[in-house]
Amino acid sequence: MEFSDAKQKFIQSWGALGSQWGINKTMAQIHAFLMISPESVSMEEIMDELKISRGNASMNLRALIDWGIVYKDYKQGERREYFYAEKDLDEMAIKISRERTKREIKPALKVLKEVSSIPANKTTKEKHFKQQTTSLYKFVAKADNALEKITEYNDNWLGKLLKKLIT
Amino acid sequence: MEFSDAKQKFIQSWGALGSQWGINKTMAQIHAFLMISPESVSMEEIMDELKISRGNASMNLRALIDWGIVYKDYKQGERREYFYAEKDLDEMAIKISRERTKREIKPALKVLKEVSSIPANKTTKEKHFKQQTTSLYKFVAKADNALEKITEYNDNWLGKLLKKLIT
DNA sequence: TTGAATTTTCAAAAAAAAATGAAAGTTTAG
DNA sequence: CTAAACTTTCATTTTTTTTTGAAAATTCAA
Repeated sequence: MEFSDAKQKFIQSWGALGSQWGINKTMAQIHAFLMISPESVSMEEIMDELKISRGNASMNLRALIDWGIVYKDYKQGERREYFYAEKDLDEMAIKISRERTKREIKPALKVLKEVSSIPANKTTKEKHFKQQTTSLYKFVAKADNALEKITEYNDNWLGKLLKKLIT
Repeated sequence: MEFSDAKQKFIQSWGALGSQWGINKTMAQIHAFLMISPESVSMEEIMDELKISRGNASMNLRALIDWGIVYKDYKQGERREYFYAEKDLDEMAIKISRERTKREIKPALKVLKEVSSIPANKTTKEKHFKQQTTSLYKFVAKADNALEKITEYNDNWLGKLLKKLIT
C-alpha cells in the first residue's frame, strides 16, 4: 500500500470509529491527522488536508483541546497557531477515559441514585424498579471505581493491568 | 420523587446515554423500559409507553435481540410475542462488550495492521506514520486482550477485577 | 493606536440519522 | 386451505446533527 493511501485510510477509519463512539467524524479525523503529523500543523493545513471549512476546523480543534488530547503551539514571531496531538497513548487513553467518565458516567450515577431512592413499597412494578435501578447504580459505581483505579497508575497502566490479569 | 416520574427520568436518561455511546435513543429507551419491567412486555405496550411507531419498535427490538441483551418470550396459546431484557448486569455488560469489540475494535485492528505495514523508508512523514500506527496497533491489541481477559471470568467479573486491582 | 492576519461565532444550509405508517409478509388457529 | 392477528419492511417524512461561510472578534507587529 502507498503512503498516501494508507494515510487516507487511517484518517477515514479513525473518523468512522469516532462516530461509533459518539464523537463527531471531523473531530476524530483531525485527531487522526495530528497523530500522524510529525510537526505541529496550522488550521490552514488541516482545512486543506481534510477538505473542511474554517469554522468546522476551528470548532473541532477547540473540542479536541477541551478533551486535553490536542495542544496549541506558538511559533516564534508568527501570528498563526499550530496544533499537535498528545502522542503518548497511555496518556491519551487516560484523558479520554477521564473526560467520558465526567461527561457520561457521573451524570448517569446521579440519575440512578436519584431514581433508585423512591419508596420501595406498593406494587410489584415499583419494587422491581427500585431493585433494578439500585443494582444498576451499584454496578456502574463499581465500574467507575475500577476505571479510576486502572488509570491511576498513569504510566503504562495498560501493561500493568494485563500483568495483574494474568496472575 | 414519584414512581412515574422516576420511571420517566430513568428511561429518558438511559436514552440520552445511549446516544452518547453511538446507540440510538429509542433502542436504549426500549432497553431501559424492559430492564425495569418485571414481566415480559408486548410490542404494543412498548409502543404505547414510549410513544413510538410500530416500525420503530420492531426495528429496535430486533437490534436489541441481535446484541443479545433482549429475548423473545412466547406465551401459551398466544400469537403475540413478548420481550424481556437480560437482567444479569454482569452478563449484559459482557454481551455489550463482546458486540462492540466485534463491531469496532476488530475492524480497527485490521485497518491499523494494514496501514502500519507500508515500507518504512523515505520521508520523515512516512517514518512517523509507520511508527505511530504501529504503536497504535499494539496498544489497541493489548486493550482488546485485556478486555477479553476481564470478561472471561463471566461470573462476577467486575468484582474479581476490582479485587485484582486492589492488591 | 491601526490594520492586516488570524480565529471565533452562529444563523442558515446541507447531510445524516431516525421515525413513521401503510403495504407486504408471516404465522397459526380453526 | 383461509383469514385474522400480528410482525417486518422500506419509501417517505421528520428530526437531529454537522457543516458552511461570512461577519464579528481578537491579536499583535509596526
